[in-house]
Amino acid sequence: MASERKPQLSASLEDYLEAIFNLASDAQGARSKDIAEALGVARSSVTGALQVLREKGLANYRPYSWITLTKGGQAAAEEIVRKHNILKSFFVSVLGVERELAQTAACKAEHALGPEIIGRLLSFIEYVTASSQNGRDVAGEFRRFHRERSVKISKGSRR
Amino acid sequence: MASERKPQLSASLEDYLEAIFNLASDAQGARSKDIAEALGVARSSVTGALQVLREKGLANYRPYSWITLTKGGQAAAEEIVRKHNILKSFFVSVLGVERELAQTAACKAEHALGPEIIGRLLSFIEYVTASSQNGRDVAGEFRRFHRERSVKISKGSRR
DNA sequence: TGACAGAGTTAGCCGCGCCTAACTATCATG
DNA sequence: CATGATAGTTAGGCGCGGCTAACTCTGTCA
Repeated sequence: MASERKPQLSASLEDYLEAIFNLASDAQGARSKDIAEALGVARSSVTGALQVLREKGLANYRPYSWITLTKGGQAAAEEIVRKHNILKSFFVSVLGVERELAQTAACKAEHALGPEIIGRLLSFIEYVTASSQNGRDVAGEFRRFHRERSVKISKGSRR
Repeated sequence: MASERKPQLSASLEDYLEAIFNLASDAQGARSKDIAEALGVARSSVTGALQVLREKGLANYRPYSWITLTKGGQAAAEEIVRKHNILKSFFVSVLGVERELAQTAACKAEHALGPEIIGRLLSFIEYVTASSQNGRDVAGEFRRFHRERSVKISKGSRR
């Protein structure tokens, strides 16, 4: 129903998009410096990325001014954020990983796994989450399983 | 307890290592050409990778001769293969992804997710697998869940 | 108003992982 | 033994995504 191109973003461009999305939401736009900080890259790298995002029609970017997303950019970012949040929540709530780490991994996971697997994984996570509320707490059972397992392993064998 | 360095391999070097491992197992060693074919890269790329693997002490490589893995390379490859197989089996048996695709994704997943998450994920997969044999078939239940869900979605909304 | 701090940009570089094109080594075969 | 096919290597290049260093722009404040 939507006729927009899916510009096929690289992993790092998605990161930029997501960062802009987050920063621009609580202000009139994002500043280059904050993007650099959020992603841990040099300011000059941000400039480069912004030029690409503009070419792809995703960001409203003019030198020395506030950065916002276009309609398309907004939509793309929302989709990305949605997926990242689901993955992150899986890592945190089911696997028991620390939030920070989970966020980083979620960003990278998508590109690595590809749309097909991500789709199914998201679905799986929904299932696991839903099941936790339907008397069959898969996540909780797993955490118990993992804890017991860890005790046995942790002593005597590094890694 | 083992004093070997963990040479911190890149994604693609792990792919090479795994390919050599597979090819060398059913012969006296691997040939450059077959590695190239297995990974879908140019022959010259293989040469480059082999030089790096030799520098890292993982492959026995001399120009124009059979390629084998060193002890360390063998160990590293086994570890990689082990993880890939577990991931792959999760993708295939639980998520219902096609084997081919699962293999590709498994290779990439590890680097993207990092050791911490991979460790926990492997553990989770074990749990799910085990649970399928203990009267609580998580994988099977999920596949049913997914199938029903897909029916509702597939018509009317692309992606 | 002018000068300075800090944000933003530009230019040029690097490493990785791949490629093609052209060269070299190896080996089977007539 | 010559020769040609095939395997392997080398040289050089490219895109991506970073970096640093040096420049420019902007806005504040004495």
